[in-house]
Amino acid sequence: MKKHHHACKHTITEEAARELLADKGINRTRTKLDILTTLSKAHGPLSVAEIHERIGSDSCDISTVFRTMTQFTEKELVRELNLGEDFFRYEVVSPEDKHHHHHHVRCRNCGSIKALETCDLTPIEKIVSKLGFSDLKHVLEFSGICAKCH
Amino acid sequence: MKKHHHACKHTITEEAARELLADKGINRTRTKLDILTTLSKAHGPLSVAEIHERIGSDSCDISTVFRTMTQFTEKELVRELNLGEDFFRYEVVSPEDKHHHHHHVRCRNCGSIKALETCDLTPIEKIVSKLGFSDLKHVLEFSGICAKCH
DNA sequence: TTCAGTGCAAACAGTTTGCACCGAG
DNA sequence: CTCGGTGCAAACTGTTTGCACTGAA
Repeated sequence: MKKHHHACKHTITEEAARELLADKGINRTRTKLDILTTLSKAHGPLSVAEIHERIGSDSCDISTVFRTMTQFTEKELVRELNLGEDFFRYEVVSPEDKHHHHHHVRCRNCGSIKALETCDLTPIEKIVSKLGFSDLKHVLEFSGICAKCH
Repeated sequence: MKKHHHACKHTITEEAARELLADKGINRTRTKLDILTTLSKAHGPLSVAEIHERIGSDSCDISTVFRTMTQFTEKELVRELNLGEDFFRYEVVSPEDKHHHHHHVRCRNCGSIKALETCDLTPIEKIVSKLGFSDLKHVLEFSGICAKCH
């Protein structure tokens, strides 16, 4: 039987969160569990400030959130995104997602963020390779005005 | 007869710089002329700190460089770039260049930057449009290891 | 005389770090 | 007892801003 709730489809239970942390050899503290489930419930990538706010800004210090995000990123539990803002956002790297590189569109009006399923830059990357660059990475993020705000 | 010098092909003379500023209704002060010619001589987009250093860090305050870059950007004399670093870079918008949208590759080892002449994201942009977003903009920057560093 | 341009210092935001403490293993 | 996790405060970086001064038009 399918579960119905308001959270996004990638929401994970505390149980699953415990497992993910254990797999990566990260201690399962209240704060880390909260951060991970909060991120998975979110409908888009969150900034450190947003995470801190959502888990209850008095439940832990914001520096702890920063430290946790660094740790999660290193352990590839989350992905750090530069969406052209002056801070980073983070999203969980779900297992299926792991090798599924993707990008985002952000509404310049309401700030809502949607993920894009595709990313075919091979033609451009070929050109870059011809310039002599190897081990290519890229940042590609879109912004626009979403349907609601239009 | 062609001129030969070490500067990049987009280098402009102080004379040309004066004209550019005048066209935009910007006062031609020593500092602004220096910033503009320095940017044009550069072999890639510069950060505020780099500009400040190159015009002689004691020749003006760094806040002046920030203010000038804001003004230049508003007047579309320069373009502000987010190359995934934690600061912006700026490059002159040469007249031919004006409507010529382009991107960059940055070497993660030596920091050298090359411009890419192409930018064909239409297939991806179509997908984004279908998600209901209009008035699209994007950030696309590559990084890799350049031939020299490899 | 007027006002844009500037220097200087303080204020900011996001992020990092040193240090002391504490609690789970 | 040990050590990772944490709070707290200070430090840092890139950037912005308020204020007073000054020099060119």
